[in-house]
Amino acid sequence: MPNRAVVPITVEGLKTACSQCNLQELCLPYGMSEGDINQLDALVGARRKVKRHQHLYRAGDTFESIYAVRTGSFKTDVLLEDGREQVTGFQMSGEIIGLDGISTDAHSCNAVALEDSEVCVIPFANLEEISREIGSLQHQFHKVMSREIVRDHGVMMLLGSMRAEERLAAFLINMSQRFTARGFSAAEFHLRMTREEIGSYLGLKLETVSRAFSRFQENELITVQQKHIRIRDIDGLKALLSHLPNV
Amino acid sequence: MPNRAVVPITVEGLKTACSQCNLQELCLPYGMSEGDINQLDALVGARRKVKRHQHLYRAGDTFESIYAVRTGSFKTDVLLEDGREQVTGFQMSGEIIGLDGISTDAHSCNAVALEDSEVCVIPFANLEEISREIGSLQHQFHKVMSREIVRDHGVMMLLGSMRAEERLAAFLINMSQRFTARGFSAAEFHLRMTREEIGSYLGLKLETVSRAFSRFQENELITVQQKHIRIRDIDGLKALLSHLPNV
DNA sequence: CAAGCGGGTTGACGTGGATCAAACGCCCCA
DNA sequence: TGGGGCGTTTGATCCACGTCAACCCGCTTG
Repeated sequence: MPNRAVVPITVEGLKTACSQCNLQELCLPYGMSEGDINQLDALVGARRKVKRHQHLYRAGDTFESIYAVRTGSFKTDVLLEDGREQVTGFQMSGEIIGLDGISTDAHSCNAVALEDSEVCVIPFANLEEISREIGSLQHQFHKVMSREIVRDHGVMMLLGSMRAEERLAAFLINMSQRFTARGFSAAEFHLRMTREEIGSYLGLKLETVSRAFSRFQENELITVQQKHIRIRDIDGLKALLSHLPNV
Repeated sequence: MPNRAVVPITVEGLKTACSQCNLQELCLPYGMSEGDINQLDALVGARRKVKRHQHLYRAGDTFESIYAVRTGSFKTDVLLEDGREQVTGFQMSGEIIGLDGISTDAHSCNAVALEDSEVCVIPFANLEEISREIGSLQHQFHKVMSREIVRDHGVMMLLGSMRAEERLAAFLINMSQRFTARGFSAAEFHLRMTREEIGSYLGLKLETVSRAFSRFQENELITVQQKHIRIRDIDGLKALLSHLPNV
């Protein structure tokens, strides 16, 4: 019987410690007291490395843990029977993946590494138990879930009501903000995903994404060289979102 | 100073009891033991009636409670500065509204009654406190949040990757299932929302929704009379979703 | 170093759904 | 009971984005 464990995903027995982690401010411990954070060190079971293009989990896998991205980045997607893919999100360091699995004890989407990455494995039963003791952890976890819901509503707005260039502008602004929150440049960054993945996320074809990038470059809003993006006029991008189409 | 309390939203001091409620199986108490459910009777503060077209809450309102729909139904939506609306969901009896507010302590969307309705008000601090004591409640609440995330992913799939008739078919199938779960007919029901609201939810214009309804009727999949829908061929509708466009 | 290939760009053309417009029917209210 | 208005249907036309196709670029691999 073919064994999925053959693929080189390594589960490292490393003891991990939220209290030592520089991603505290972005992750589950956010807003907790120093004392409470120390109690979290029992929470994270292990780290796990996931190589580029490998699955962290697949739709249908039984759900046991959620994951905090330590390094690298991921996409999550859902597939239709006929092969159509919808990318539901891109996740960067400090962000939580796997919340989709709680509802049915099985994951409902796929999580794939966009680059060589590492996650903290958080056994969910463990999290529920500890959060029954630490109210601030409980509350922060609820905020993380709620934030995911609000984010999804934003994507629904984007997919349901915006035109192509508005969608791409919203995407770039969002990426810029998230890089900023991680101490990287707000104006210059490297996209880890392909045009096709961006397109899937934004409900567009890759050609449309490419054309919109080119248009933005013509209008001196950004500079594009393959996956490298430099934002030259963030206000110009924001203006694409906030005013009436023909004003 | 104009006072919003003037509008006839009534907060009734009625003592409510999850243990007596016939929506248990759809709502937060789902899966809990009888003993645990009795403990919930302290959870729900009061009921609140909301008349058709009135807001249960608005984007920006401070968050204090989530709500369980007792009777009637709601829509939630987000608005763009220029007035564009995206309906993010329709909620029926037993379903929970307001989870968007947890993340920032303020609501990020609007909740509007589609008909005269009534909700159970669940003070959120209260819920967190009790769920620290009752593990099964904690877990069920997490499932409710996760289910919302999974549902949102489904809508993203729909908005990002499906064509108009597929979207409407998915919508009708979903409505049918939810009516069934509530003991109503799977084949015949009354839509409480307008074509425009359906369109906003599905990322389509109302004319497109109307035309798709007419097409379904021509093809003998359904019968439409205004808001009254009768499903004549559920498998035909499902087939619209699951096969390749040109097979 | 050449060949192959995945990813990206660009152009020409087609089309699904948007837009604009008219008319209808149900329902509420005077 | 009759008028008005909102919601809906339907038709004609338009256009943003999809589709198809060619080509380019940078990397990998033999």
